[in-house]
Amino acid sequence: MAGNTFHKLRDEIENGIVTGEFEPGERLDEVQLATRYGVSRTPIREALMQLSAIGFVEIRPRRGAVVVDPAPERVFEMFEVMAEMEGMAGAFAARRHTEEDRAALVAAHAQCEAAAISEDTDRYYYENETFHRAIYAASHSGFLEEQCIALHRRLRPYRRLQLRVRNRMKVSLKEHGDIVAAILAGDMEAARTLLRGHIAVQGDRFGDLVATLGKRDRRKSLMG
Amino acid sequence: MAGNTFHKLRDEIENGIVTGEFEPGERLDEVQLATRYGVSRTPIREALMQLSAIGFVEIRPRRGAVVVDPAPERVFEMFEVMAEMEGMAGAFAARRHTEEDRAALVAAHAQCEAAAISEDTDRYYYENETFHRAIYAASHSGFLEEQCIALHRRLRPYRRLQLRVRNRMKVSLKEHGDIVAAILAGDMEAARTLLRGHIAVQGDRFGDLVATLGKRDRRKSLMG
DNA sequence: TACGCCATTCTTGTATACATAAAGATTGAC
DNA sequence: GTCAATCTTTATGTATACAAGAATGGCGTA
Repeated sequence: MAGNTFHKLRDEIENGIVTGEFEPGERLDEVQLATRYGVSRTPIREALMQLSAIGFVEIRPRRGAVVVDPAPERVFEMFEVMAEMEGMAGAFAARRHTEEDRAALVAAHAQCEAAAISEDTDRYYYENETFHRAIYAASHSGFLEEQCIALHRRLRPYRRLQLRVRNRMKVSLKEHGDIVAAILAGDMEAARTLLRGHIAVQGDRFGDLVATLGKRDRRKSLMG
Repeated sequence: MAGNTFHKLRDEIENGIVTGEFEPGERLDEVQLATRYGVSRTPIREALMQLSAIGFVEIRPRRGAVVVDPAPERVFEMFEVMAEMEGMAGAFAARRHTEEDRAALVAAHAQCEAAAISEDTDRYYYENETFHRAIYAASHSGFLEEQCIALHRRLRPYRRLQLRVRNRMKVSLKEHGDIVAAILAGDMEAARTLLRGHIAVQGDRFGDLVATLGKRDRRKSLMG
C-alpha cells in the first residue's frame, strides 16, 4: 500500500459525498468503509478527520461520523458567500487577467456555447465548471482560487438539478457572455455584479433549491 | 480520558501555531507531541490530519508534518481575501443588523476607544477582535461568520506586531468609527469599502508585513 | 580529502488489540 | 401490558505492535 492511503481515501469519500453516493445525514460506519476499501479503520478515521475539518462530515463524540446535513438557511448562506466570492474573483480577474487568461476564458465560453447549442446538459455542466475555473485562475490569487473551488465542491450536492430547469442553460450562457465582456473590458465592478447575480440563488432558482432541500428533508424524516 | 482527546489536541496544537509557539516551517514530531501531551500517537495524528485539512500544517508523505510556511505572495492573497470577506460581512451587517447588533457594535467600539485612550495595545488587540466579531455576527450569516473567524485565525501569526506601529491604534479607531456609522446608516457599499480598506495591507502596513515575512525567511534560511 | 555507497536507525503509515461509552434487548416489577 | 432497570452487544476512541520508507552515519575508494 502506497504511503498515503488516507489521502486517497479522503478524496474517495469526499467524492462520494459530492456526487451524492453518500447522502446528507447518512451515517458513515468506520468498519463498513474499512472493509469496502480493503483497509483497516485507522486510515479511514484519518480521512474522516480531515473531512470533518473541512465541514463535509460531522463527528459526534462516541456516536460516529455522519455526512453533514446543513439546515436550509445554512445552504442559502453558503450560496450567498459563494456568489460574493465569485464576484471577488471576477473583479480581480478584470483587473489582472493576462493574454493567456483572456484566451482561456474565451475558449471556455465557446465550449459552453457549443454545449448549449447541442442542448447537452451534462456537457454544459462540465464546461461551465471549466469556465468558472478559468475566472478563478484569471484572478491571479491562488488562495482565492482554492477557496472558490472548495466551496464550489461543497455546494455541488445542492446544485445537481439546476441546469435541467427549462431555459436555465440559455440564460446561463447569456450571463457568461456578459461576464466575459466585463472582465475583458477590465470593468471590475461590472464583473463583480454580474457574477454575483449569476451565482445568487434568487427567483426561480430559489424555488428549485427549496424543492431539492424539501425532498432531502422528507427522506430524512422517513428514516427517523 | 474523555471521549474526544483528538479534538482538544487539535485546538491545542492549532493554538500553538496561531500564537507562534510552533513557528512556520517547524517540524511537528508525532512522538514528541505525544509524550508532551501524555497520549499515544493516534490522537496526535488525528489532530494533525484535521489541521492539514484546514491548511495549518502540511503533511508530506513519509516525511512528517510541518507548520505551513506560505510564500509571501500567498500571505498577501490571504489578506486580500480577508479584506473582501470583511467587506462582505460589513455589507450584510449594514442591511440586516438588528437592534441588539447595533448595541453590541456600539459597545465594542466604545471598548476599543477606551483601550486606545489608555494606549493599551494588548487590550486594543482584544477589543478589536470583539469589534470585528460583532460585525460578523451582525451579518446574520453563520457561514460567513465562521469563514471570517477561521481566516482571521490563520492570519494571526502575520498580524502580531501590526498595532504596535506608531499611530496605528488611533487610525484604526477612526476607521472603526466610520465603519460603525456606515453600518448603522444601512449603507452597504460604504460599509464594504471602508472595511475593505481597514483590513487591506497597503501603504505603511505593506512594509510592516514585508518586514515580518523577511524576518521569518531569514530564520528559515538559517535553519537550512 | 571528497564523494558515493551501504547499513543502521529513526519515523511514519497501517493494522490490530483493548477499553469504554452508547444503543438495544431482555427480564422483572408494578 | 407497559415501563424501567440491567445486561448484552456493538461501535468508537486510544494504545500498542508491526512494516516499510527516509534520514543518517560510517566505511571504502578515487
